[in-house]
Amino acid sequence: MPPNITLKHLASQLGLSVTTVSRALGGFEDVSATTRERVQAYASEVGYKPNQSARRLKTGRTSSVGYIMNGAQGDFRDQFNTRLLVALGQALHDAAPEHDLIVTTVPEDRDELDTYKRFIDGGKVDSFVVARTRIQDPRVDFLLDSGIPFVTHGRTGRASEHDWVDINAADGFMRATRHLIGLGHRNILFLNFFSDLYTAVERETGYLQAMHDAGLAPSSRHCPHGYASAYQVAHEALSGANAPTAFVCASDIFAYGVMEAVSACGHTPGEDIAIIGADNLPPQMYRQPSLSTLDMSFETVSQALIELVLAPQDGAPRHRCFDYDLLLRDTTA
Amino acid sequence: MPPNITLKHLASQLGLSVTTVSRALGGFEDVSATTRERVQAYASEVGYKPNQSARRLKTGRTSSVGYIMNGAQGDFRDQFNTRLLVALGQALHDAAPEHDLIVTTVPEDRDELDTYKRFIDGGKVDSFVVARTRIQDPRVDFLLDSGIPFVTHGRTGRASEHDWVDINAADGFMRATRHLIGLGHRNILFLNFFSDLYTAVERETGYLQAMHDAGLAPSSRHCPHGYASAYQVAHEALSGANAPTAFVCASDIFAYGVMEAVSACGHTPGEDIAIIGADNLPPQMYRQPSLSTLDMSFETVSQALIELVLAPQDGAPRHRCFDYDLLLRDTTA
DNA sequence: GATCGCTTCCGAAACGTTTCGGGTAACGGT
DNA sequence: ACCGTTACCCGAAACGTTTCGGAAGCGATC
Repeated sequence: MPPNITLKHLASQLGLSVTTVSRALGGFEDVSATTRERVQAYASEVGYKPNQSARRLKTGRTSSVGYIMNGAQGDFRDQFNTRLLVALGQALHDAAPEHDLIVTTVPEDRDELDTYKRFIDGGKVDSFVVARTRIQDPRVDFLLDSGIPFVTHGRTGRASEHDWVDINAADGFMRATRHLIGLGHRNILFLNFFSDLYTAVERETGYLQAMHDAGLAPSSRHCPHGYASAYQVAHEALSGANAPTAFVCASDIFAYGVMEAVSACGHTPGEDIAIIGADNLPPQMYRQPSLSTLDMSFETVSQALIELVLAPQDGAPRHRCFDYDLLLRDTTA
Repeated sequence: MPPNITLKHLASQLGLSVTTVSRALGGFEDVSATTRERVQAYASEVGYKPNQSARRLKTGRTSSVGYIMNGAQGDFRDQFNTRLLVALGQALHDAAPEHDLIVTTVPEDRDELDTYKRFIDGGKVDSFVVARTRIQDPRVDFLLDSGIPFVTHGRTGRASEHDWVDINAADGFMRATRHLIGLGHRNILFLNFFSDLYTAVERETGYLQAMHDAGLAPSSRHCPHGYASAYQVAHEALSGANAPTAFVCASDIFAYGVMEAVSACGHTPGEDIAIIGADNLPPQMYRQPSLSTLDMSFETVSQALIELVLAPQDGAPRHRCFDYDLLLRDTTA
């Protein structure tokens, strides 16, 4: 390990002061264009890397953003956290290579807010990305109180008070439901998350709207245990009287459970029973037929999250909302 | 945000010098026991948190460990990285709460080593955890060259030169295979990763040993595309002449593909065809019958990784090797 | 009574950066 | 000849910590 190159080094080599070198690299106007270029050229030539600790100490900023994974207590049926993590990491690297993503999982037996507190008190990060927001979200309450910048993935009950990035789920699910209605389905069952998630309400709203517009009777069920619940709910519904001919699912995970139930009941997904999922999750298992789904790339959402989180502002909270694409595949043939 | 409490603060309140306060908190012997306790009591009373940036600047250590996720190009059929990440985060938090886990994913189109280089040059971390080691592993070559401490999860061709934590896969797969032989199976097919992974060779070694000891003819196949490959391989094998009656799989992912193929061929896993997987992955889908598997908790492995990575040593490389548990469930009834 | 050693404390420098408050020189206008 | 302005540059302080090299006090030893 060679001793790292410092500003002092550069200054002495270039015959300038440390101040000037620092300001030249910072791109300030009070250093002549010629020396600025000379400094920058020399710095990149010798591969100068500013010492982050020194910079952080001086400026008080940490240039790292925190992502605290929740719902990680073995619940890997839901790939949401991982997908987002990967996309966030890449977006951050692309937008600001010198920034770090500091990731932690919440110990099962401890309070999630303690972890946020620890990060803030320890000065580990200067902003957070918060995912899977609930309508009443204690994390948002806590972060708003603490004053540290953050951006949520998903709205909350206090959406007007903080930055957020979200997907227009109401619109997406309305279109999905309408498409099924257009195919001739009249009895369409909606499988949802628990409604403490903000997006769960959004999703159901879209479904209800489409059903209402068509003069059809809506019917929703919750799936507390992911795939298994969805299987069970679908199996019951298909075995009972007045069985649905189509399913709209708040998550692809549910949709896969439904597909299995549909097969188990002697039907064929996409032929006599239609299914639409959401979030275009890569199927854990190879699946035939392929699942129609609502798609919004994690990359796009993550880029927006990173953009907002890197440039916190005091003004009015900022919002980004993206539309789902309806991907029609085998299960809505 | 209250201005943070500093050593200077404490010193003036306690009527001591900054030096003494620092050394008292550090637990040094050259400060009397009474003042040491007095200082520590007061510090924790007012909630003093040392400024990490200052500490890092002074000591040159970053108190953070890097984990660079590879194979993250959408390959989420394999939950390995995530499971390990979660367990590492928890283990690190338990062992050293003031340490950070800095996580990055490698952009698909870029060289993984560049990311390591960036982390090292940027002084972002002072050690690495490296997972999914290959026999010829360029990351290990690079890190050994650079001199930065690291611990691998899994051995490599240069295992004698670096710290590692691993699972005794040869032994585990030997026991798994022997168990199938004990059940009366004679034609046992082994489904493996590609053999550039160190553990792939280990796994196959155990299988071959057991088959050889029993005087049986071994037969191995690779599954380049996870679940789908395993399904295909198993389907072919079961349809051909001399069909196997049991499968040993290097990963649960493969085992699930085999289960589906077994069902598709009109057999029942656990009744006429036996299957053993590995790593006890939480099934993405609810599965009946339940899969027999080799199990080693990610928590145990992660704790060992963190223990080694937090205390780098110049001496001889250190090793930890854990044994698999053979969990017998429905598919080996 | 000078010296030594031990315990307990402290001053000051240093880590590498940013930034405030000048400072110097050149130049044009009066 | 003087002043004001502008363009460019620099010294020094500061961020909060760790640590080196003492120093003061004090009892024991020769």
